[in-house]
Amino acid sequence: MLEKKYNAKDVETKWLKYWQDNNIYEFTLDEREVFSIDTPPPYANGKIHIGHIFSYSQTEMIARYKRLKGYNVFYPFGFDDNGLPSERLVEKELGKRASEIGREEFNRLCYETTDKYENEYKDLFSKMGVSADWKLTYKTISPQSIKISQASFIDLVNKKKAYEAISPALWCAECGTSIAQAELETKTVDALFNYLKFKVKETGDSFLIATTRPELLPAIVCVFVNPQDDVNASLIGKTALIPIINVEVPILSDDKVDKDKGTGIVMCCTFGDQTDIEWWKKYKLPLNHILTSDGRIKDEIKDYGGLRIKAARKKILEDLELGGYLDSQKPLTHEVQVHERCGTEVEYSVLKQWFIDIMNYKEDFLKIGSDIKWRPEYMKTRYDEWVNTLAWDWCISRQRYFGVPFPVWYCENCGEVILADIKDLPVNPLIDVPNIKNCPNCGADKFTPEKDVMDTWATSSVTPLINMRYGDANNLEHLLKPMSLRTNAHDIIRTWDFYTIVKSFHHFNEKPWNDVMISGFVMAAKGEKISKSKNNSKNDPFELIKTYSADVIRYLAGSGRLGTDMTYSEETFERGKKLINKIYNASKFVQMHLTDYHDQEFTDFEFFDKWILGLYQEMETSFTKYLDEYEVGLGLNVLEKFFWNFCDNYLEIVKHRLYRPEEFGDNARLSGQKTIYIILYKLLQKFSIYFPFITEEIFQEIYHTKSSIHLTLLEEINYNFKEEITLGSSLLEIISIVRGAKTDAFTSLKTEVRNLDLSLSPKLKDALNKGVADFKATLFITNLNITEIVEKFAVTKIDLKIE
RNA sequence: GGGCGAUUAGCUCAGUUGGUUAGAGCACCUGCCUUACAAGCAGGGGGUCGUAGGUUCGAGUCCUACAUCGCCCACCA
Repeated sequence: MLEKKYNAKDVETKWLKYWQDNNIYEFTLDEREVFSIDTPPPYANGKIHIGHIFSYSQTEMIARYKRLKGYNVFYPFGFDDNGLPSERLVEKELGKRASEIGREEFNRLCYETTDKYENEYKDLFSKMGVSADWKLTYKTISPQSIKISQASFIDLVNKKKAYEAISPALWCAECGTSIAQAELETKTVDALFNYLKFKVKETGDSFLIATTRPELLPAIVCVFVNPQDDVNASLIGKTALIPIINVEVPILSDDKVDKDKGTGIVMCCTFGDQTDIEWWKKYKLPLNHILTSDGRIKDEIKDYGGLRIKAARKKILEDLELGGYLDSQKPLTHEVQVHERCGTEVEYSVLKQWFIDIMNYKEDFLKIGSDIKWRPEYMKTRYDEWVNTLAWDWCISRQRYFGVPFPVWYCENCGEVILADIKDLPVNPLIDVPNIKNCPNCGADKFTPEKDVMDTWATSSVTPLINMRYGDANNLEHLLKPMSLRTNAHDIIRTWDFYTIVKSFHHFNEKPWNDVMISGFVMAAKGEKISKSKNNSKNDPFELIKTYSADVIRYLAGSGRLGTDMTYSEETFERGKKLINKIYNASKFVQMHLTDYHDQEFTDFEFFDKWILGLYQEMETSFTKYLDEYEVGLGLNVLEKFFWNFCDNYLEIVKHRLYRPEEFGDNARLSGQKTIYIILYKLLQKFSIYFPFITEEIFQEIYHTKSSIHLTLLEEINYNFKEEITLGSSLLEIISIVRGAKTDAFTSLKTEVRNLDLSLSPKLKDALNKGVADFKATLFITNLNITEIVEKFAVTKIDLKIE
């Protein structure tokens, strides 16, 4: 029998071990249809908080739902560990830079650190009841993942979808690496608009240019004016004399210049922003790059060489002022692009890097996006918008250490790219050598390795390939191409979702998954993200599990709407706690009345049994509809609502005949037993999606028809009790009125009703006659007098026996 | 500046093809130890559904405009 009080801690530990020992969630190939989930591999970089649990639990619930629906669920868990976030974590923990530690030792430390955090994450997710098959766990830095990432790269090179180029790229001087557009964030900063005086060589006139970046003056290559600009158009074609550095540059015209911004005249440097790059390409301007990789002015620049960007800005402003070139300054608040990992304002560098061609395939990406079912649907708009606004090919080179190495060497003589052989993967070009002796182009026999590593997204975008064991003899391509479902929060649509689509398109010309499910965030307070820097993650997840139990924490995840952020609240936990307690108590009650019951065919239901079965069926229909749309929260909503009605009304009605068959008859009791047997079983199954622990405990105690409730199958009931639902609900209204009268009289609900006079419609009268024994018992009625009316019903007299 | 979402009770949120008195939990008030549960039960107060128009026999739900908040993107000379 179930214990009097539910002990979540012991029960959760017990079943966790049971599931592990019995491989309950193991994925083995059989005749069932596969439902595969491309689970986001969390970045195990120490910032574990309740937000992680939220989104992963929602995914987890889908895995459970699909399992109960009879699918063979492929649900792996992975960890994303390579790349800049891990490196920065290690640098922070050590208080040293990677360059000071040395490549090999630094990588070793990265492995060690990510291992540590991954184990912690795995422990947490296990405790939360995540039903992944942990045997399928992968790491994006494992040899197998490196092999697949490299194979993916080689495939793209061979298909001419990846190329190397010396090209301007976004550059983070803090991290010392180029970065991708997707890694940018915007930040509002206060700056100064400096109005600088320039001279026109031909006429000797002067004009003003407003700039926030005067330190880029030495990088100036020309000046632009809008041809429609009545005031300044006369400058076009002339030559500008640059103050301080005394060089001459042409004054050109371009429509992109905004007449109304600043003075309407722009200096074009290589490079201050993206428009500069556009113009540089469009007008084939000279390259005059003055920044070093660590954010200084190059040594060869007179007067400013060696200075950091901000120091150079200060100095050049002083010099400009001294020389009388600084006309005025205006404060300006504007948005700048910063690197999301460190918050540093981005610069531009010009390096040889590897790119993946995305600019030529925007239409294809949009088309694939349309073939995918996005949930919620409006999240597709974000994807479309992102694709439409792409401005760069995807730069995947990172001048860092802890990442997937490019399987590439270059001929020292002619620069020819030498790719590794697929069969040799994974390779580390710094250690391994190419398997050809001579350069196929020039015959030279000396090669230099590529030192850069790949962008973290270049490797996490191959998670479907990792899952299907791309390139292996025993691969699962036939099952996982495409995968059924991708899940993640809305922040990485533009990165993880987009890049995965890019890879899938380039490799297979196919979508990577059928459906995408986008969850929201847990916010610390209204409109405030949980972040480690703000230290506003209220509670450590491990502590929360100890305080409330995993089932209760999962209730929070089960309460959200897809794609919608929710605010963290203790109240939600309290509510979950109550629900779980109620499930336990109701189950205790049911178990008590089923000790002599063996499940059997039964159709001769009592009126109120038909009523609750009808209501259950209605709930089941909408529950299924929600879950099929991945709306786990809305599903729980209707489930919970039904459950409280089942407890507070139905169980209160049926208990009398369950206790006293001698008064009500054996058939009436059997009808009640069958009803509570069916409904509790089916409720437990549905609740097991959200609360895997307590439902297992109860299932094993009362039903144990399988080795685990999580291996049972959801089967929908199919009765036709529509009329009973309507009539029963009216009778419940009458019950509520009579209960209210008792409450108003300050008396117990057990108080006898000596006389109850009701006026009922013929249909309702008929219904009440069918359930009259239950009705009278529930309200403790001695005499019931019914008259017929045309309207639905009226309670005409309640005569309470009050001592 | 463009796009998307939100705006319903004091608070947190449901309300899926437009349909009778708009729901739940928390909080508040009043009762009740009722053979599952006092971590409970019964009942109650509290809402011009952001504003203004429109479509309709009928609008929280559809349309238009506006406001406020949030997010994504762009602007960054």
